[in-house]
Amino acid sequence: MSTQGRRERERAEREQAIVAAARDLALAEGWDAVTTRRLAAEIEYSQPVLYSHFKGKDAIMAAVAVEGFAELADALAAARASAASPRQAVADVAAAYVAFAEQRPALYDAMFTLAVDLPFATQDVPTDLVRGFAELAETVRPVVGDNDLETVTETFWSGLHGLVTLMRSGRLRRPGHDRRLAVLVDRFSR
Amino acid sequence: MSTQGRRERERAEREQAIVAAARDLALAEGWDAVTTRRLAAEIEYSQPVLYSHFKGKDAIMAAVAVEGFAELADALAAARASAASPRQAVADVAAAYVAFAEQRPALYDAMFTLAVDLPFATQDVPTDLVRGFAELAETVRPVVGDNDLETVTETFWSGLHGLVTLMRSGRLRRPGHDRRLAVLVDRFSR
DNA sequence: TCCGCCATCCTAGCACCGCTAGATATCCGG
DNA sequence: CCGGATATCTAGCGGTGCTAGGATGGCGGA
Repeated sequence: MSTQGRRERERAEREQAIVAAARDLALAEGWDAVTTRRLAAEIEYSQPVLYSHFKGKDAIMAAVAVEGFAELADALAAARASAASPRQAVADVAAAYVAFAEQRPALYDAMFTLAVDLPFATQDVPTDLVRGFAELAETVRPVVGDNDLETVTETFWSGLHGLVTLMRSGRLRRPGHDRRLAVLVDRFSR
Repeated sequence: MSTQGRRERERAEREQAIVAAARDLALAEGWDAVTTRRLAAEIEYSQPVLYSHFKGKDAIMAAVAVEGFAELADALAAARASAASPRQAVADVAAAYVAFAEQRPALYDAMFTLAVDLPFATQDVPTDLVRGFAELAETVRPVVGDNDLETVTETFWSGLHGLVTLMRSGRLRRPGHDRRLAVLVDRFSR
């Protein structure tokens, strides 16, 4: 009875250790360095243990991504809350979004460019992802004009995502980034 | 003398065959299906032959990407040329960009999300990439207002890229795409 | 207290990947 | 016709994600 409780607790802790190890390793050396063998060594278990917790490596990455959604939502909420005006909020939230992507590139990749098997368009989307999207929506609400709020939010999000990914993959040079961000914010603030 | 000429010609043909095989395979089954072994089988040579033409698999993907740049530039040029007005040109070019990405997803991936070792920010950027960017720039030139042309072009491009990648990875649902594109075009047309 | 069962975990291995060294075959010029 | 350079292949290395099957250790019942 109590032994079973302990077992389950230990199991949950180990699962969390796997996700944490994957996250740390990805942040430190990129996702290419995250192999099931290194992950197993990190948690001091053998490889097959990973597969008793997750369906595969993709599922581990998805779990890391879900944690990232919470962080991003928090960062956006903080930026919006501290903004002096609605227009300033758009700029601040945009800057917070880009800063998150730049400071945690591996996390951002797991959330938005890799790990396709996350439930997105289906039901049970990660709640923190919904929260982050809602922050974006509330930020742009005052400036949507006569457009649909959801549509504008998604488009604004796409602009941010495009800036982030193109710059990080070398397609856009680092200098000029601030000006591009300013243009995006300006075009979406009226 | 003439034998050497034939040798070089055959070699060039084989190199083109490698790129074509990689491209076809990627378009048909995605880049994951493009392995050096399958590629070698496709051109009816052994694996090491690939490495006498290209430094590695990434270089092959880069060659495919370069071909894609030419196609994209042509598509954008055609869309711009046939537009009735400057404002309509923005919409048409945007639609052409998205259509290209949707119809050749593997090609688009090689060009803009994978194959990082392409010369982008350095010198000798692929000329067709420059041409495509120039088409975008000429398209938005009438609507830049008092912003910098290059900055606006890059930002507009980012918006298109974000729409494309987020939708194709399932982060944005297919319906609503036209409205999002319309919002992007609208926000950049003034 | 001891035993047999059952869940847990690990060792070993599969099929595949990108890539390369060394052996082999082919073709050319003298 | 032969020697040598060139082109090509066979075989293999170290790595990947993932899994089957055997060892191990703690549990409940006699």
